[in-house]
Amino acid sequence: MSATKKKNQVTAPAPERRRELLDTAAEVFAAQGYNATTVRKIADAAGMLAGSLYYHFDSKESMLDEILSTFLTELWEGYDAVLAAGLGPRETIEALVTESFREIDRHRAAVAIYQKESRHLMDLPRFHHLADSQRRFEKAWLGTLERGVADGVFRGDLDVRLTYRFVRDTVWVAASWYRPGGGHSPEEIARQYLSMVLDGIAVDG
Amino acid sequence: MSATKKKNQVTAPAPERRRELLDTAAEVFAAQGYNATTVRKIADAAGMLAGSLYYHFDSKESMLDEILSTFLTELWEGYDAVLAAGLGPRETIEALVTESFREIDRHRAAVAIYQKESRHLMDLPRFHHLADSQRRFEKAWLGTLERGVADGVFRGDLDVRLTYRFVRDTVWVAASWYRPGGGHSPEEIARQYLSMVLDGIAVDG
Amino acid sequence: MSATKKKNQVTAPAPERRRELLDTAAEVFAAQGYNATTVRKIADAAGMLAGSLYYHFDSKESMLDEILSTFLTELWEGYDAVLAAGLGPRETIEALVTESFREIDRHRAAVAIYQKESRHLMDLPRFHHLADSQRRFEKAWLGTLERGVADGVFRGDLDVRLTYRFVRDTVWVAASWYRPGGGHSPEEIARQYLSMVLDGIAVDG
Amino acid sequence: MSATKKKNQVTAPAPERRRELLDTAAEVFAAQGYNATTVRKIADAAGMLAGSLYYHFDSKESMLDEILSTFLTELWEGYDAVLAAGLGPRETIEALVTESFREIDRHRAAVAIYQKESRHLMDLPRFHHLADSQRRFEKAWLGTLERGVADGVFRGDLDVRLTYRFVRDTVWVAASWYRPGGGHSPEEIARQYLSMVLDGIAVDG
DNA sequence: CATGAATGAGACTTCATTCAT
DNA sequence: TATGAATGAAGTCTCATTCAT
Repeated sequence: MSATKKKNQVTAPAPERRRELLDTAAEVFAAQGYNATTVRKIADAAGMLAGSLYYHFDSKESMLDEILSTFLTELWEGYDAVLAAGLGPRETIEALVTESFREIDRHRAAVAIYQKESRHLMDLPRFHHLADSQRRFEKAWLGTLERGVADGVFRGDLDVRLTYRFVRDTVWVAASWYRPGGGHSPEEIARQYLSMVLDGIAVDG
Repeated sequence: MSATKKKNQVTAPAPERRRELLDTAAEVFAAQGYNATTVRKIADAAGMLAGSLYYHFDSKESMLDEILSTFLTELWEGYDAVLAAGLGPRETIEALVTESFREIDRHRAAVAIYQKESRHLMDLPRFHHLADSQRRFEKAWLGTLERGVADGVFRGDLDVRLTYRFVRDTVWVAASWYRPGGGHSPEEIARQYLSMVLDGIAVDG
Repeated sequence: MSATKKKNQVTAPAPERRRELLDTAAEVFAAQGYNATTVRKIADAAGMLAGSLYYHFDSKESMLDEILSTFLTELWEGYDAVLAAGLGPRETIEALVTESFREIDRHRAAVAIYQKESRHLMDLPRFHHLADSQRRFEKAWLGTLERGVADGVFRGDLDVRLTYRFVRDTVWVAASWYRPGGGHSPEEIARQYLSMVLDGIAVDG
Repeated sequence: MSATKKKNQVTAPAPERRRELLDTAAEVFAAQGYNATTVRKIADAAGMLAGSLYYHFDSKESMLDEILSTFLTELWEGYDAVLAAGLGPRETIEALVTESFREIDRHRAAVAIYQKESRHLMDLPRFHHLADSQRRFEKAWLGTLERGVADGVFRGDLDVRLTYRFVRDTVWVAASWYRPGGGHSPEEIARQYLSMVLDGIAVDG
């Protein structure tokens, strides 16, 4: 599915165990918060003892790092494809929102963690890269919105920065309640969100 | 409710100091997260030693409780006034959004804490009241939206539950970046948000 | 006795507690080795719980650092006084050996720790200063020996470097068996050691 | 004694590999200290995984035991030969010192480990034999020195116990800096050490 | 009111050891 | 013989909390 899948010969090289454990950890981090999650809780959820996790990972922090990095890598693959497609501003926003909901669908836990923890994680040297990602992110969205205002497809009477935050938050907080396989596909949710964001919820418009 | 509990000391109350300390604590909780905040950090920010805080408060948890309860009490005063005013659905939504941004302005730290921590706090007996509040909250917003759809002032082609989450998230996440006194008054932000939520960001529509 | 004694007013400022605890820790480190010494053992010896030590010290390593640094600081005070006195090579060696036994008398535990642990501690960034000290040390002794050979007071038919190691080790390993108050004063031991080192143990010479 | 214990496996002995691994282990123990040496470090140095060592040895402790026992066995072979030769006190001392440097040359790592760890190892039941060895050792040296004083070949004005420690330490600490093949042969070092110990480093005397 | 010192529970982590393959 | 994965005990350290002064 993703770019990191490897062959599965005889005598399993088992990078899948890592991935399994990271998925488990991400789930617990998302549910309880990184700090409130003890290594023991992760181990319990994985059916092993706390110390055993250290055979696979250096530290609790490195698990978090790997979870977030994996997510961000995939996110940027998707975003970069969209941004390179040469679409108009409205179509770009539509594609970015759709891609975002797909990522939420794939990495729900990672996104939820990112939402809750990224702000104060950025203070730690190890997580400086989150700030870089954030800047690229802002540049992509804000630039597209500004292009849209210039092209006359987005309203010019609004504070663009406020609009940017509005759209950004609106999309990503969805990770806090979204459950994959729950009636709405990511594309369906994206379509409805886009409809609200672009045209509003009021009748007439 | 629990916000008015007194300490089991013999000496005088000292209400000012208490509020100062809670404001300090709320600021630190919001910046670093409740779990990552040590009592010592709060004490540092308040210019005292960790142990000294226990003259004023029973526990770290009781500080959190008092911070959130104070905020929710004021929030509901405002909401209840709006809901009792007998406005139409659109005007109700407008008034609730405006009131919400006023609360964010007044209790930024508390709102940010609430956003980040309420989900898992609800699991603790002491914070069950957060779930009650959440249910009342949902009832107020969802009910108003449904009334608006029935009245034909809000679009009927959208999933109303999704719309509820959209409006709710859209408003409250603002607490994560809002800084009082930063160019936009709460009323101005409310107006722009409402404009986006109701009419969309696209030209024409 | 040493340069760090402070006044003992009312409401003790208690830097003595630190010193007491460090003395206790040094004793245990010396007896069991740094790595084999658990923080709990130190705390037991001090009559408190393991965690309580962290009110006074940042870490087990910082205790070790402070123990060694205090010793080395005092050692160099003594050595520098000797080296600045403008004595002849033989008198300098005599004074250095005597001063060394005085330091062993005062800082037996620290010296024993230094002997056992300094070599591999130097690999840790925090303990790089031990290597500096070692170089100064070598310079002082080796230089004096070479001066003595040039002046004709020390034998020229020996490898000076070997002689340096011989004298150095000979003096400092004494810390591994020396017990203060055990019959011999440091000056008495110094005199006998010097007699052996300078004139040999064989009759005639 | 315990050095010849076999593993409880069914397969072949493999004596070479065993010795190689012990040499590797001894090197690491000497460099980092027994406690600070993890089984994983030994395995790394041997090019295998930590668990694999347990095919060859029962435990980390048994490796240490075998290293020290092998050394002590050989040491006593040499010492016993010297002591049985019926030499005079001075010649006995000379022969013991020379033999000691030969052992340091052959078992540098083991000697270094012995120096650093024997004191507190003696507390463990498994290593009580070190105390026996130490007592025999003291008897051999101290006895020879006393015989020499009685015969008038060693000075009688020195504390004989102090002299014993002086000679003993003087020889064995050399293991902490000696590197085989480094310019001086063990016999050459022995000759210089003996010259210093017997006749002193001062000219004339 | 506040400090200084301590407690005790529990967190993260390390490591010798085991064992199926 | 060796590997990969896990165990379980123990170690260092953190932190909310208490309490005499």
